[in-house]
Amino acid sequence: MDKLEFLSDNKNSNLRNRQLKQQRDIIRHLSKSPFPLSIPEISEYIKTSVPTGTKLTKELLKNNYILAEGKKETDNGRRPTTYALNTDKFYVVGVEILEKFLHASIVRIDLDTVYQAKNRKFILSDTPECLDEITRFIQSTIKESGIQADQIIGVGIGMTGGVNRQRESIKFFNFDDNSLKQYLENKLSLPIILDNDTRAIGIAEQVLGIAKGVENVLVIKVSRNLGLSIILNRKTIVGGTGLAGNFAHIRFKEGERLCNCGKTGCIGTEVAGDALKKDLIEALQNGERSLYFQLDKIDTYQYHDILDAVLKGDALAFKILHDQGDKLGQALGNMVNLLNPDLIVIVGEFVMVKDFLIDAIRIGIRKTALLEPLTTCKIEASTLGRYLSSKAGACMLLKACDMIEY
Amino acid sequence: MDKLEFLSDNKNSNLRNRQLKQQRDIIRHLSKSPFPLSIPEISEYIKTSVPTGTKLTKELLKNNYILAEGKKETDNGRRPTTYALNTDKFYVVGVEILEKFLHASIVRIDLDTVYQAKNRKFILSDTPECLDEITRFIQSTIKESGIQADQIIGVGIGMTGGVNRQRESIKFFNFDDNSLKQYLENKLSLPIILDNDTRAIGIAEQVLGIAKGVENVLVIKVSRNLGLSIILNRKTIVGGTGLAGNFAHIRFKEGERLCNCGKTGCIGTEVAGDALKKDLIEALQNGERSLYFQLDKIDTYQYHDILDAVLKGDALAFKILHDQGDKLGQALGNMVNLLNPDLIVIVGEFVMVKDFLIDAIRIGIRKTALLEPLTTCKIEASTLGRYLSSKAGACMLLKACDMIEY
DNA sequence: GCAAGTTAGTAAAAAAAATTAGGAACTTTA
DNA sequence: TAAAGTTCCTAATTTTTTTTACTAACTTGC
Repeated sequence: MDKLEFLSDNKNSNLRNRQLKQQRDIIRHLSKSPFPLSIPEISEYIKTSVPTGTKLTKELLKNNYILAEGKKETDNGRRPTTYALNTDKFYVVGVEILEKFLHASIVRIDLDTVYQAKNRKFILSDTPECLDEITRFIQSTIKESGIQADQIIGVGIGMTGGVNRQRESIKFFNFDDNSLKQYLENKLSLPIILDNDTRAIGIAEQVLGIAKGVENVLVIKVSRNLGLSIILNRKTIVGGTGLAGNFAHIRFKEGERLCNCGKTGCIGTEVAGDALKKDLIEALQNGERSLYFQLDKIDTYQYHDILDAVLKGDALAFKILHDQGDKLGQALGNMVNLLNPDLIVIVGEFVMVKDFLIDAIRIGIRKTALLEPLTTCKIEASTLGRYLSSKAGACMLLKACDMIEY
Repeated sequence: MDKLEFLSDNKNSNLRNRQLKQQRDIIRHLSKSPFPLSIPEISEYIKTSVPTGTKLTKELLKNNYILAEGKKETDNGRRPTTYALNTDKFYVVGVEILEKFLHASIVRIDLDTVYQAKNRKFILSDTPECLDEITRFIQSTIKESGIQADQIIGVGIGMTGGVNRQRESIKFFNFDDNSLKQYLENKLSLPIILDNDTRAIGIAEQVLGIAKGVENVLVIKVSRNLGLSIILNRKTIVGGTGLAGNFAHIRFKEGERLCNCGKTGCIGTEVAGDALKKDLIEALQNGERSLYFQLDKIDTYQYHDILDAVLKGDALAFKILHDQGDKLGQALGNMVNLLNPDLIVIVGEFVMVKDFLIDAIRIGIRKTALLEPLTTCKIEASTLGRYLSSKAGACMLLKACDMIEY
């Protein structure tokens, strides 16, 4: 049997390609179905007669792509044999490339991680050596997992920094008219899907998290900086040149702090980790006091410490966080008016103070959002936890292959 | 030959349905193609062999859906007969329903208007009588045009006011568990596509206007009020409950005027026709002077008059307009950061002062937009003119049928 | 417990589509 | 102007698919 390729459909329409397309369709449908399917169900889905559906299914069975799962209990009539995906034949590689962290997972199609590897000594730089290091890391991860290359559908990569519309990194690894994507596709002989790490997390929230099954979602990342992944009609919005979702530089009122973009008033200067520390400094300079923070030790504090202090009951830390949540809520209220989302998901480090943050966001959002779009918009914090980004890459690939429901 | 239905594909997959689907595909392809096509080209497009493509094409020819257009000039080899759509077999009805205006056009598939009718005495109200009036208006327009019902693909309606996700008006005509859409589909026995009039205009800009072929567009309507149609990846964004694009209530800085939504600072209170008049009153009260306007005659002025004064060189009117453009630009800059559009199109009454307005918008937009997304974003005024909205409905229907390129 | 009803699956017949092969209609080159 | 090369198109052949008809495997009602 020919290899089943799930990205880049063969355009030629001869018999074998048509059959392969139908078999891929069967696999896709089985991968999305929560229960095994009978031949009549499969045939209906791929829009052929039962005899052809039978033939295609039997060939997939012979090649071990699918497994017979026994008879189905029905109310009447002869009971059909049902078939399910052989999950051991379909693996995906998920990769996370951050400034100082490299992480890869081998994930089964049902999203169970079977193997993973980290590199904490990694430092991202725009050099051929770094590109080589990434390539070798992925290669060795695959090798050590023991999974055969022909059982791998492809590689999904979530990467820090700007990614353009062609899913190629703007800043990194564009040597000799080649992009990271092209380079890796050649080296690994596997389809590659690359995107911004925030967008990858957005997809993971859609597939595994609370955004599952929701059509229109704003996934807002609050860590050191602000990030946003906009999902409309279940699709991630990329924009004309791949820069969509630049939430940090939205301005919604006058502001004093100078942003690294050269302007003032950007929401990114008012909300998130970096701003949190600035808020603390200003508060202490204004004479406000706290059990946990003193002005002369200011250089020893991380923004994490402020979040910790909130959990410990520090009134000043709470007040600062509350103000930020209020501002963030006001900015999000504008998004609600504009995009009418069904759900806003908070991800990132600030999730650790989610109850405090979301209450404050709710207060702020009412100041700007219209009543009608707001009543249908939920605000929730992610439940997925950290260290999931490489899995997010895998989700992204499976979604691109249309082998995953959401 | 069975009727070709272009909306709601028959799900049954027997032979005849498959053939009809292929024939619809041929029609769709011909409708989008700028030149007639040969049988080999058609066959390649519908992914069949040449003999089957020939058979399907010949049947369409026999039924007069398509016409032979003579031989094509080629570089070598036997010259193929080419086929084009018989535009006289495919008509669309476009309808515009406004507060005090009813307008319908019968449009050929190449978007030539063949007949149109207006009703200026119409007053929109949520009553069965009004619904009946609309129905009779559409029926009589079709009748008077002389076009046979079986030559009409469907009816596209652009309607004022909120329209939900199921493309049903929120405010109007929801009697007896029936919507306007359902009611008309029953009465006219034609497929109906309904949407908000601003979104319909957005689609018209995509199909006929300067947004043609552009992936990501913001169509901003500046008339008495502000309206926005967001087009991303060539699709109009509707939002979770159909309320997306509520640009008028975006807040981007503190404002004093009270909006009808109950808040202050909404951009709709600062920009567009109603705000223009308020700006004029305030300026005159502050002692500013103009050749064209006096405070004691303020009730006699329409916002149109202020736009006229701009064209006549009135410095005060210009200053007011310029301030509005600047503010609008600042708000749009946020949209640019967020959605990274390729193009912003200005539509609505303010197009009459487009040069003044766009210059001001450019100044404002630089205050908030990031450099990178702004460099790839054009700002232009619509060239389509007024009285096009019913044609916009037709565009919307053709787009929903996938019978139009953009 | 047996007939009647229902759904699965398959073998045979019929239909449709794809290949193959070759002629038609053209250009280019010698 | 004749031969070679190209593409279109169709007739004949082959392959594939659907349809039809039938058997298998089950439940339910009498």
